[in-house]
Amino acid sequence: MTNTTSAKATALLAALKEKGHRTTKTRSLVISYLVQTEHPVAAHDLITMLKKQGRDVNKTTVYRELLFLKDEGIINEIDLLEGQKRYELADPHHHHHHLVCTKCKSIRCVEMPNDLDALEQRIKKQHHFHVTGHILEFFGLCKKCTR
Amino acid sequence: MTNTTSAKATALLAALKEKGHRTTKTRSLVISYLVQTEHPVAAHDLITMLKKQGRDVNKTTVYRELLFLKDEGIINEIDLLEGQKRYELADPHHHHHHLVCTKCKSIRCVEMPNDLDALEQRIKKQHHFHVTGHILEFFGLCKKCTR
DNA sequence: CTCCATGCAAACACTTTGCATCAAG
DNA sequence: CTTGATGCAAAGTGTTTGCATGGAG
Repeated sequence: MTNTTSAKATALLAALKEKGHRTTKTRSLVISYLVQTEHPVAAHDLITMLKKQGRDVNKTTVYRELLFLKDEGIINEIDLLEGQKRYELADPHHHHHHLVCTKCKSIRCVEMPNDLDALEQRIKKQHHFHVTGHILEFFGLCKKCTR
Repeated sequence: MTNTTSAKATALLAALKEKGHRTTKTRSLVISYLVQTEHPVAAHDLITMLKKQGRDVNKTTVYRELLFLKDEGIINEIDLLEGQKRYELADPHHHHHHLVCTKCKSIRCVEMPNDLDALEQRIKKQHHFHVTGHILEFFGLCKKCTR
């Protein structure tokens, strides 16, 4: 959890600025964090992270920032049946799903490009339903919890 | 939405009774409804249904009944990113997923047996993660909303 | 100086809990 | 009667809103 702003984070901030949005301390930290975190985070995680970085932000700000980033298409909202939402960087080039361990609650990402293309084609033909997206999450036991 | 209790509902109630659980009016109605409803229902839907049937139950009762049926393995809980949970009969012989229309919010079930078996095998080999279940929901536009 | 961004308190929606009462078996 | 089922009120949890203030550009 370093303070350094990656090239990717910088680019995202620049793009937002271009659109007239401001580069706040909180916004930079949130984006930097999301860029370098490999698993989806909850609002609560961000509040904790910001506190650690010395920013005592209000939860409202965090929720609003997440809403903002979602509307900007920068992050995706996902739900892993935990009673809270999680967010992760929207990265179309790294389409992935999650392995959720039902014992230790760990979340791990797995990339599987084009995994459901065939299925979606079938759905379109059979049900005349135009699929624009899907959620696919696996539940089970992780490596550690299996032994 | 008839009042008749199907054979399946009767069997489920009998099995519960066998285990020492009681056959209440509310329980029969909830089970009957879940058996004959083809799409997942929210707690709110059940309360409405019960009111229509002349049972002015408290929401607490409904939530407790759903928890009970879930613990008994009779129903499954699912989440379609709506901010509320939905429940449907747990039927291993009719493994299915949902097509959620992002425009009219309709939910439709599609059966696709063994759809992800290959994928789950791959996950086990590559990540040593033992998959016990998954959720797969498709979002997009239904037949009506496409035109 | 102009707006976007923020803090605070309060409201919200959905769900859960404690405790006294009711009713199925 | 016994104990599971229920009602009611209140609390809990995650999230959102209204409004006044603060700060980036």
